[in-house]
Amino acid sequence: MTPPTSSTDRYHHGDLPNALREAAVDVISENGLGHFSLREVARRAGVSHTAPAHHFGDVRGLLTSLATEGFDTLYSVTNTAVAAETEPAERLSAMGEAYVSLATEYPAHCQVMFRPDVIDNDDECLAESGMRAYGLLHDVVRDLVEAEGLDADVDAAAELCWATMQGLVVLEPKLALIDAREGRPSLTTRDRVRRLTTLMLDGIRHSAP
Amino acid sequence: MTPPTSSTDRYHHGDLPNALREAAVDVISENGLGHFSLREVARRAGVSHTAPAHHFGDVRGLLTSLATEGFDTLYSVTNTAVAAETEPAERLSAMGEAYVSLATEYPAHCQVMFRPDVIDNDDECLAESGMRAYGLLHDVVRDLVEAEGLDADVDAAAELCWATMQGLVVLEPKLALIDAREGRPSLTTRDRVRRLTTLMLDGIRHSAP
DNA sequence: GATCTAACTAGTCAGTGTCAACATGTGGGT
DNA sequence: ACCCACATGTTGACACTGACTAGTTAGATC
Repeated sequence: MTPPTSSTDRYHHGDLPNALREAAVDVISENGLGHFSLREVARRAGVSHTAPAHHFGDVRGLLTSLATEGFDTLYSVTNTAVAAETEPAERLSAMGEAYVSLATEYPAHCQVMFRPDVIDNDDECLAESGMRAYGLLHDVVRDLVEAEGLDADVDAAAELCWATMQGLVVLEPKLALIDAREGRPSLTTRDRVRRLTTLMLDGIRHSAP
Repeated sequence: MTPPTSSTDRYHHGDLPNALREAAVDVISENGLGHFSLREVARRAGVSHTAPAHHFGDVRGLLTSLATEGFDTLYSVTNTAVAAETEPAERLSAMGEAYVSLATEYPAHCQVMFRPDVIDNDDECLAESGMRAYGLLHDVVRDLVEAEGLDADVDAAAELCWATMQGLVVLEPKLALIDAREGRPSLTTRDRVRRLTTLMLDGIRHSAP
């Protein structure tokens, strides 16, 4: 049994994998993925520097687990965003906003999800979580195309949505910097998402087959 | 004077900064940015492990220099791509293809360019090179909007182009993996670029003000 | 030709990831 | 109730890393 003691002063932690993931998120958020340290993670979780190995193998295993968690929450937030709307186009817009919100709320996860050099791309759990998240996007785009009787290629349209939002996430700092250098007030991320979503939708709606 | 001796066995290298950048590119290409090592770079350039510091300060300085070089070549390749076309829409398409080609030909540079955690974002040279590259895109989009008498917002349209192509670059490995898992043959990167460019152009052309 | 300085080296330090060897409890079978 | 296998943790060691200080070399300037 695990009594409600603080679970940090015990020899067996109780839920070390989660504690390590949380600590890893903190480290990445503070130092950036470029200055990630497994020992620092262990330190913050209050365990020895080799404890993580028993759960994740090596640092790549821990980051892969983080990436999987990222795709899972991506599926989760986009799914609830989609459920809140009925109109297909509105669903797609809501999905885009949810995607970008995720990137600002969980930056550490999102830094890891698309970094094939630091995660295990052959990991089965990772692939499944990723596929499920993408599958949802694909479904929503398909619904839109069918509902409005469009000629757009569903695969291409889904790719466009994903690529654009992902690009926005990566480029956001640079775009803000450009606005600053050109002397104009910087748009909020939300406004950028809306602008791009509108343009994207126009493209999908008017695409020839 | 620097006679045509092999310049590697001399005490003074001759052009160490460039040699270090090239070695850094090799290391990143082979190991990924996540397993970058300044000492390894110095080793490949045939100098001691502290030599890079005299030219770049620290590892961040070297990577910042690499990012700047990346934006410079981005400007260069997009500029020649644009010059080869006359039609504004064709220019924009050519630019997109050049952008993605750059990412496949110079992956190391492109990995660094949008990683604010490992470069010095306040570096003036970096900012200037980035602005010049973006300025070219902005000009091409403006020409398109003016030439075709469109209502599209130039800033938004340029952002869409950049974000989509950048997203495609980042997502490419995942997209190929998805195709593989769904059993269909994977598209070439070039084909993906064409598909997305077509969709984007449709969006820009049919956008309301 | 003396000297000044940029370019480079050598040695050191704390910190890192991973491995091997050892310690600790938890749970299952008898 | 006991015992033991094994998951979970620890300590120590190793080669490696980035950065610092101090010293060396050679090209440029006067």
